[in-house]
Amino acid sequence: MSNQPEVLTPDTRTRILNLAQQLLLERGFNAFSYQHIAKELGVKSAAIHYHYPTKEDLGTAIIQRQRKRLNKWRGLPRLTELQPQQQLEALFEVYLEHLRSEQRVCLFGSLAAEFRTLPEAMQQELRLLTRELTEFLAGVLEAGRAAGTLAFKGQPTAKAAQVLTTLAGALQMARVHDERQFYLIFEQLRLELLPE
Amino acid sequence: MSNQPEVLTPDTRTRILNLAQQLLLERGFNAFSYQHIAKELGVKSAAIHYHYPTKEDLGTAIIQRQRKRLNKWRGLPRLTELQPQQQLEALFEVYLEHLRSEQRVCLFGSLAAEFRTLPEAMQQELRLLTRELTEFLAGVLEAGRAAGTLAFKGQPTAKAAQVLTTLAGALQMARVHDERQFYLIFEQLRLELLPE
DNA sequence: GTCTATATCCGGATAGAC
DNA sequence: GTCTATCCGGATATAGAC
Repeated sequence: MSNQPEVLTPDTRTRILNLAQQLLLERGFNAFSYQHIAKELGVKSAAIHYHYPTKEDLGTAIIQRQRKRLNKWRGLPRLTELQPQQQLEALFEVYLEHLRSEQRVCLFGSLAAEFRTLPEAMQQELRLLTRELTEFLAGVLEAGRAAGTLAFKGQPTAKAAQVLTTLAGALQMARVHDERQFYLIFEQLRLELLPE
Repeated sequence: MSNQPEVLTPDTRTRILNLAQQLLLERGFNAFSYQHIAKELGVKSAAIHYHYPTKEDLGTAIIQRQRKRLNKWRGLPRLTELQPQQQLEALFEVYLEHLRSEQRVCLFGSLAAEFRTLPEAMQQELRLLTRELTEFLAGVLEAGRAAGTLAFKGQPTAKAAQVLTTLAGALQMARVHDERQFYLIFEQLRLELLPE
């Protein structure tokens, strides 16, 4: 789930997508514009429309790319060979990276509030993304509990949904207050899941 | 923390505030307009500007009112006389009402994503609101653990922050998926806090 | 306190030249 | 692929009549 498969100077199309995602996570979908992207990129907004005709196309592409990254990432041998609690740590690391970059919010946390104002295609993609992520985490939790290295009550699916919404909410808290608030919640999560 | 202190036909100023809050929770701050309120209210948008000159005024008033409601509510004898775990249930009830109304999101969950695009005054008020709410819940949790009726590890403040972000996130989940997702998370929370 | 009318600006989007 | 130029709609906000 790294953020730049391209190492240096990606093509315009990709640079647009990168910047759009950054703006989306910083300001929300309704509060960023083609002009913002154009200005930062040093081109005119008509050029953006050439690559992504409508804002719906652009928004949908952002979520789709994230889904692809997730599904590639979760199949990587480097990940699947890890123990469940290490896989969980690897997932945590993704959220910590969100926090460290000035974005401080995940896609779900950015789009959920405005959800009803989003184009249908974006709503669909976001539903798929969260479903896939929950599914993945539920598997990790279940395996971890079976191995005795993770502890929680109830069903893996319920716990996975709870953990993910907590992480999304914690990033939002960091944005409203500061990093400390995130770590407070984050450490509480770990305290409960990784006993010893 | 009831939502209509006025029983019937509140004055225009209040009806504007009610409607604006509803729209804010449904669409987010950047995606609702004076025209939306005006149309639904059967007046012209200039009339809204008479009561709330700028959108910043309007948004700030919404959060301030919610803070007043919270602080009045948490001082009510009807609440303070309850046992801690009943106070917690009363708080849960507020979120369940959010879910039942078609709003399905709390103020924090609605504003956090767009936070950096909000006027300064609104940011301040939202920080105060979440601080006061966390403070209140931390007290309830601490008392409940002392009484042996609530169970959790770690510090009350950390647990309070975690519970609140989880509830906010769970409402967002309900919006993106459906009610079932909320209840899944909600019951997981209760399972962990209210053991027996 | 609400109206009409209007100013101003910015957003998404398209046409056609280069 | 990117530009200039332009259309259109919608948003916040104000002035002044009633």
